[in-house]
Amino acid sequence: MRNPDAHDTAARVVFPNVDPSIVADDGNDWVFCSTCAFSEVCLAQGMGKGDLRDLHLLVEHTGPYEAGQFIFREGTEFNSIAAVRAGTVKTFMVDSQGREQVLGFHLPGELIGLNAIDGDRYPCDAVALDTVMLCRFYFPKIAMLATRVPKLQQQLFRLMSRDIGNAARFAGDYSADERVAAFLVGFSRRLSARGFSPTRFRLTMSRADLANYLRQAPETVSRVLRRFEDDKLLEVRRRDVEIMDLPRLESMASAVLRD
Amino acid sequence: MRNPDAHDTAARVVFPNVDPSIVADDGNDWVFCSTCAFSEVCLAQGMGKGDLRDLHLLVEHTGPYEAGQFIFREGTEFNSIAAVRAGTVKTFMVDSQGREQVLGFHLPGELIGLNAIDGDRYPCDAVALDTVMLCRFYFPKIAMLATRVPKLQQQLFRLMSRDIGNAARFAGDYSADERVAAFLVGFSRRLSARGFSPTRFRLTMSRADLANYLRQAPETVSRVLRRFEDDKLLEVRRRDVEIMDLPRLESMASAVLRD
DNA sequence: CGAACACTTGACAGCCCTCAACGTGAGTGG
DNA sequence: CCACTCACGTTGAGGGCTGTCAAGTGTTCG
Repeated sequence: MRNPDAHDTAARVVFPNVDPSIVADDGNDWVFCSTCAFSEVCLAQGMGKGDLRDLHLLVEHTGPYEAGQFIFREGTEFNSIAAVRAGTVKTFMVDSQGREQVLGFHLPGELIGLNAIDGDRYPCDAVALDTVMLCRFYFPKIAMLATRVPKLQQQLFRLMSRDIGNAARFAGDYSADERVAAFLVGFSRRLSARGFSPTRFRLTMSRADLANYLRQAPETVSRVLRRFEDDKLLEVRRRDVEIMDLPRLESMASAVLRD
Repeated sequence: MRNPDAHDTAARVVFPNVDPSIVADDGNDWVFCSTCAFSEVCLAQGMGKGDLRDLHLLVEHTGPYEAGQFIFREGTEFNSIAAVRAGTVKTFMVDSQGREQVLGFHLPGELIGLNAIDGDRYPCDAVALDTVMLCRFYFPKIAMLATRVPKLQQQLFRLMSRDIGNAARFAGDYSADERVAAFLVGFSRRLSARGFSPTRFRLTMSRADLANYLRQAPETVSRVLRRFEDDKLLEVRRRDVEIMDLPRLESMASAVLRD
């Protein structure tokens, strides 16, 4: 089940200033860590030098995973969560009738595997959409460390709590336009928070995956994007997006994003 | 914003053997605790007597909340999570345009407030659908205790992880029939797990709330239930449900529930 | 007994999905 | 270097599911 769109990864960029591979600075571990989900803990003064070393000791840097490669599979034994270090990860479930349901797209600094803690087995698949680097944390160890480092425990609680909210984000009954707008604004903000341009970026997932995530037909996503382009909200060329009128897009998305 | 359907709470039951108020045994704290979300921890031999006493010490029994009463409101400061001890709690958000989105219905033994840990404020409202009793846990304290009792921490992780999955449960793109069937089967199983009949129960929420949760119009829920009744899958009388053909209902719900 | 409310039922319309055909870009092999 | 292939993406036509609007029924409570 290799992603047939893999070639897109190394594609020449259409827009200038758009880095083809979305990647946090991985030239230096410390710089990377500042964008990671645990940065608030790692860099907090409350965390002693020993604790910090312990956290770094239990990190296992893995990858690169090439586009289409599985990071973990539904049903396999859960043992670790992972922070995305570079690239994009898609998580999804396949129901009893073979229908796929995309759960989310995970950017650098975000965690995957938190929904697996409950059942001892991964409840979903995770696959790389482009070249992905990970920081793996063996869960029993990081949980153990969390009992010694309250700030780490608190951060884990917060991240899981956030995921509960994220999972419910698109659960509401919104129009196709609202969904697409909300996704674009959300994606823009997440990229922006990691230091990327909020207005020029590349969608690392196929239209089919995006549509699936938004509970729509791929054709609908296409049509909505076309309409947005006609309305001068943005410009789209394949997977490259440039947002021209972020405020208006945000107002369309406000119902979904609640702000 | 008092629930106008409150009178339904004390309504005479239509079906025999259906207890009007869904409530775990609260005649005895220990018996109740066996159905609570923390029972695995409390009753685990791994938890010392001292730890057990500490957990019970930081519990604050609150209630009763009458139908329509708020348990917490969106935007107010987060300070505690709570286990439902009796009754049903509805959690919901109101978007910028005033549209309500129901996040879930919480039965005895289930936790509410886990999605608030991240932001310091409750991101949603929680309201009693009937007479509700709670066990409140001041979060900083239970988190503190969790650092001393790894099993408690693990249980908190598991419960939050489970909520991530639950939030995504109905996120998929399913038909009206599949949604309603999945809700009924899920509700039945949750009741069953708490010792109630899996085939005869009372829906404690209005059609409007149920429809909202399932992302449908109330009329659609009505029509689906009517069709299920015509197909001999169940019998419905107002809010009382008797499931006549659970296997077939489960097969309709299998796509959503994934089993 | 009447008012209020929840729920049901029917008619109709609209959004979006399905199906189909076409366009486009990237990689391949001659 | 270019035709070819393949998959992704787009565009158009048509239909179905489900939402909306409206009226009717049943139940509770004053």
